Amino acid sequence: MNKKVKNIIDGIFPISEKSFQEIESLLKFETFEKGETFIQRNKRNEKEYFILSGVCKSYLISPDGEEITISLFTENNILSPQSIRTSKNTSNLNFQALTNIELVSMNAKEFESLMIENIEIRHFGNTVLQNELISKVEKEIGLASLTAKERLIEFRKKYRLLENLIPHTDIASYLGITNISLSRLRKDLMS
Amino acid sequence: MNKKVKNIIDGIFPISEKSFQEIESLLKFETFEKGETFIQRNKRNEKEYFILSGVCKSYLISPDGEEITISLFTENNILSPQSIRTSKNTSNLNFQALTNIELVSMNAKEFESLMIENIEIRHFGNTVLQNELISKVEKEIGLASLTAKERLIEFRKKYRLLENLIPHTDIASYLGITNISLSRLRKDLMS
DNA sequence: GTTCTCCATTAACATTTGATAAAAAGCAAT
DNA sequence: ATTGCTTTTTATCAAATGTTAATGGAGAAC
Repeated sequence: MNKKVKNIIDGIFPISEKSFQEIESLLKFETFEKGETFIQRNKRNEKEYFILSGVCKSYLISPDGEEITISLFTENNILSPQSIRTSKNTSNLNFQALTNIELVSMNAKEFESLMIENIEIRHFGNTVLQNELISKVEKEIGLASLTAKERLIEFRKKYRLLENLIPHTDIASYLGITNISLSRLRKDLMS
Repeated sequence: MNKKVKNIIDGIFPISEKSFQEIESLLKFETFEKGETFIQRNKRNEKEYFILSGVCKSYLISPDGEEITISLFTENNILSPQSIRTSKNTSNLNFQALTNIELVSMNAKEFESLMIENIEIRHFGNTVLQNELISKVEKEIGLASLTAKERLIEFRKKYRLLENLIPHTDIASYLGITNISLSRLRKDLMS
């Protein structure tokens, strides 16, 4: 299992065997079932997460009670470490499993201690856990300026297999349209 | 001038006199004129910024050559420290002054050194320079799920004075609509 | 198998937004 | 004041999206 984590990490930011062993000691394996909300907005959260398998979403509840899907997270990705912890160590967002998922978690405080002691891990932390996330978030903002059809096309490029794996309602919410509109676009793009 | 910076910092995250003096030694005062693009995408950038006065925007150029306004930044705010630096120390976004602006900049590398030595500054750095930004970005993503009219209403709440201060074209781009549509909404909201 | 429920699709109509073009208003330079 | 430039508004029409309601299909529970 940790070998897989090592591969994920190396894919984003190569790290020495020695530094990885220090991180490895903090890792904890977790699983959640489809539909389970495993991080709740305004609740304490002191962990960082890697996704080993499955799909999950982050979401908010709008003023009129609707779920708004903010981001989608798939296998081999880091789950918004900073965005899930505000200055009060609480989460900004809810996170829900859209399929059964396997995660690896890591205590954030302990990781910070490692960052102080080890310059390579510090660099890793700054690079991976912050910048990768932010560029993801910014790309998603950039999407907002496209038309719904263009956004669906981009979604398909980015998340090839997801369209048949998770509820269309979530995809529609992620794209910022109704599921009826999504259905129309899907039909339109078939021809 | 640095007194103002101290006040801005204290407003977000109170910091001791001693720690502030360490930061203070890194501060540099800068001004840019209306219309000036002072940070360019894919160009090296090793600074963090505070805005002392004025308004600026971050933007991208879309595939068809259009400017897309991603974020607006006003007086007394921190200018996306992490988002302006990727892992390669280059900027993800362009930043342009919408009015004449006064900034205080700080070398990021030097600031990181301070963070290593001083636990209070480290805490400040983690809290302010990362989380505040990310919650801003997330709020802006949340906006995407509203209708254009609702987004304009939210914009007015958040940036009370801005509507008469910066080009409507930028506001429209920020809201994800055309300036013609913005004009219609403005008329609509008057009655 | 039957029923139930949830989800996706389709249809019809209303509303919103975009595109284009033209007019009006603001603003700077002279 | 006048000219020229840019921004904002207005109008008209086309396209995209939302709303509501009805239909069809897949899977779960019985």
